[in-house]
Amino acid sequence: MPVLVVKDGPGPGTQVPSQLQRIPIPLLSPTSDCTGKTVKGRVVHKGPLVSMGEDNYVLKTVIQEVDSQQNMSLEHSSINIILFGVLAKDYSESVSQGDMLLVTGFSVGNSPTAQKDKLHACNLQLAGDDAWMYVWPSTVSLRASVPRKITSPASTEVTKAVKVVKYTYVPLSDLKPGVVVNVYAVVTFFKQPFRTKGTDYCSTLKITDQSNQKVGCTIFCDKLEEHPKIFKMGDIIRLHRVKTQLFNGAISLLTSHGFSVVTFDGMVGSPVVPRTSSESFKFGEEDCQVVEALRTWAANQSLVPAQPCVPLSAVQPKTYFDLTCQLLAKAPVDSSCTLLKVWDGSKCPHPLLDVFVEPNTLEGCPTLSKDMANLTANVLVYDNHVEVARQFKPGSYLRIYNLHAVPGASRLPSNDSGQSDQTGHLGFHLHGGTSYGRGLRVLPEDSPDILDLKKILETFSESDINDSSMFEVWSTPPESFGTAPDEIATERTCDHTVEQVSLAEVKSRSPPQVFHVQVQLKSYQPQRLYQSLKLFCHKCKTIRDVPDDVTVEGLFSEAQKDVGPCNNGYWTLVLPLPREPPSESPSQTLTLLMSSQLMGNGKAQELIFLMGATLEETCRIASAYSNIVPVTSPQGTMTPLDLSAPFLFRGTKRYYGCKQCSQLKVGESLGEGVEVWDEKSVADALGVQLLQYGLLMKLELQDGTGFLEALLWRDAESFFHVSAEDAAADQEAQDRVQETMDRLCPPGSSTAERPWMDLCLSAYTVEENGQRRACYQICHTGTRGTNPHTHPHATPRDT
DNA sequence: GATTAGGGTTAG
Repeated sequence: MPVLVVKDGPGPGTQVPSQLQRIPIPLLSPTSDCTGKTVKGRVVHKGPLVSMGEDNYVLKTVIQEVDSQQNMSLEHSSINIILFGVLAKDYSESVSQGDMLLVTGFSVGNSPTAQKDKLHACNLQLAGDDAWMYVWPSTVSLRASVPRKITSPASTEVTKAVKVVKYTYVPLSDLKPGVVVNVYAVVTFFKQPFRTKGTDYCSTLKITDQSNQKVGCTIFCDKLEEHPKIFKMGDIIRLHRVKTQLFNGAISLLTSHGFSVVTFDGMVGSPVVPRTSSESFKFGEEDCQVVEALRTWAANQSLVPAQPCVPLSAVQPKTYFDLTCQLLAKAPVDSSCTLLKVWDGSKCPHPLLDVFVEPNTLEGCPTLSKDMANLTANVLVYDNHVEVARQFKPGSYLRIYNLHAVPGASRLPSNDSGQSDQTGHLGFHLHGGTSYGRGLRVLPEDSPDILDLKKILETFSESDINDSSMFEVWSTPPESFGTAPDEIATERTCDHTVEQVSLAEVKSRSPPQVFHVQVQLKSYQPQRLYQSLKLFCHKCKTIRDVPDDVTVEGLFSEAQKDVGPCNNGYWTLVLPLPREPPSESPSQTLTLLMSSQLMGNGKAQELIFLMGATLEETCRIASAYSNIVPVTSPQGTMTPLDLSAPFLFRGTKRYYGCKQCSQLKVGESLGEGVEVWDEKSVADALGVQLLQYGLLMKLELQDGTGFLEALLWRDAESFFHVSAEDAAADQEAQDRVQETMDRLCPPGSSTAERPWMDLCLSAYTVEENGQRRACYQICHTGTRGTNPHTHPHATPRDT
């Protein structure tokens, strides 16, 4: 069998052939050459074994790159693996979450769930004899009941008893001096590793557990990455092979030979993800239970002092606090001081000190706007912390512990009453030493606090910064800026001439009217551009969302239940189509149906009805035929699926019908006199009211005089030079829309950095609940691209 | 192969 359990631990039993070359997960693409290549990662998810019939199984699992750099985003370092056949069964029985896995002989495909699960855009598929897996078990004891035969790649059978290691954990109150133990505990105090006078780095901790005993713990290790990864008080720690020692009349813990440590987030309900750099640590179901028990217990104690983490918006002068932030730039000041420019997206109520450094010494690019908007905090890092800060790269996410908020030394003249430093600008000092846990570290991008911070930074708009100091800049008309607005990002294509007016003017006049304005983009919705794709019915004028793949998959599997023999005057071709790779569908036959009428004209292949297929199979078959209509047969009558699903697949394009306005007529004579089968003639033949794709966005516009919300709908396609239908099927077209928005509104940009747009605005009234209100739409305007793509598609009508 | 530190604010 091709699952190979490698000997416990990192010892010499590793038998992975040395000629295999490893590809880092983030670098995998569908075009990767996979021969002789391996992929390695930790199993972070293991799905159930799905039986597809005799000796035919499917199993989905997710592995995560272990060696990924801290700046690497989670979505690219975790990848789905689909296992087929006996391999799936074997995997199911021999691999657990937390194990290290190395695979070879795989193929790379596009992951159909990438949008949903936010993992790697590709998946790995393993089937057949060429596929091999090497497993480094993390918990051996749990698997002791399953005796395993281990087969080497050369098929020489060797049987080895798997070593059973059962760890016992001692409550902290039961510790006796002079023994080596394993413990599980909650961290109540910690220092990031610091250099000792000896050869190692030292981490100093205080920990406790349900016995309520508090124990000091000192970890010596010369490798920084082997120190516990503790991010905040309340984190859970597991220590293996620490020795007890009596010091000052109390038990303390000290690293001993073979020491290892794993840590976990301490929040109740968050995923139990071990934090370690070790590939050979052991971790299983029992560990999850211990971690969760400790979390629950700790949640009811007051172990952690009042929240030391404070955003810049809540910082009090002269206090010490922990700051979670993003590094914008850094610069060495002198041998014992480094400047870090950071922000956390919140605005400090106190003016922030600016620290001037020579521009050529600055690494990274702080934008001036963040300084002007009082968003950039200048952190001076001293002495022992300089060495740590040297490793940081701008863009990374940091936590700085015990940061001192110091009002600036810009004392007013002494004839003032002497209290003047209170009004100084706030600077931040990370003083030398490690008292109170003083220190700093990079946090991985996937840690919960960083995900929160990223959300804030991403959705950060300039709305908070139009205070009085900024107002002058805001209300300055574009012409009077130092540089002329020579780069206008859009141009009007209307043939009327009306005078350009301000937004304030626009709002003061009543619709209907047409305006020309020159504005900047303040914000837009939706931020996820695929959500701007809509379906429009010309008949009933309704707009609906394009359903996501999960919804469509559901409709397809629902339809599979109703599959059976049917007779509609179609020539039926029951094809035991090879379901390869074996799909998740029940073992039903795939049925292709063709029109006997079309058969007579020799055009049968141009319109094919497909019954019993999954979405994925339909897509695959659609790539080979021009028109695929998925059908089902409740009560023996062939009919298209529920119209929430696409009624037609043409290549990569999907077409939808209006539920309200369609009058299905499948089964009758088909397409008399139809010359060309396209979405329109198929819709006509089936009685489907075809829905048209459109792009709908809400743009918030600004000029010096005010703000205005305007829709982009009727002329959205010509605005982006993209057809909505293409955008629905084609990532490249979607990317073009994204690129345009990024140009008009660069992520994280200030107003000053955004280009101006010449727009033609149409004002009209809509009535909602008896209330009339003015609405605005951008029309007759196109972006000036470097690369205009014009599409002759029709655009949706006014709503 | 032993040693390091053993929480409890810099002083810029």
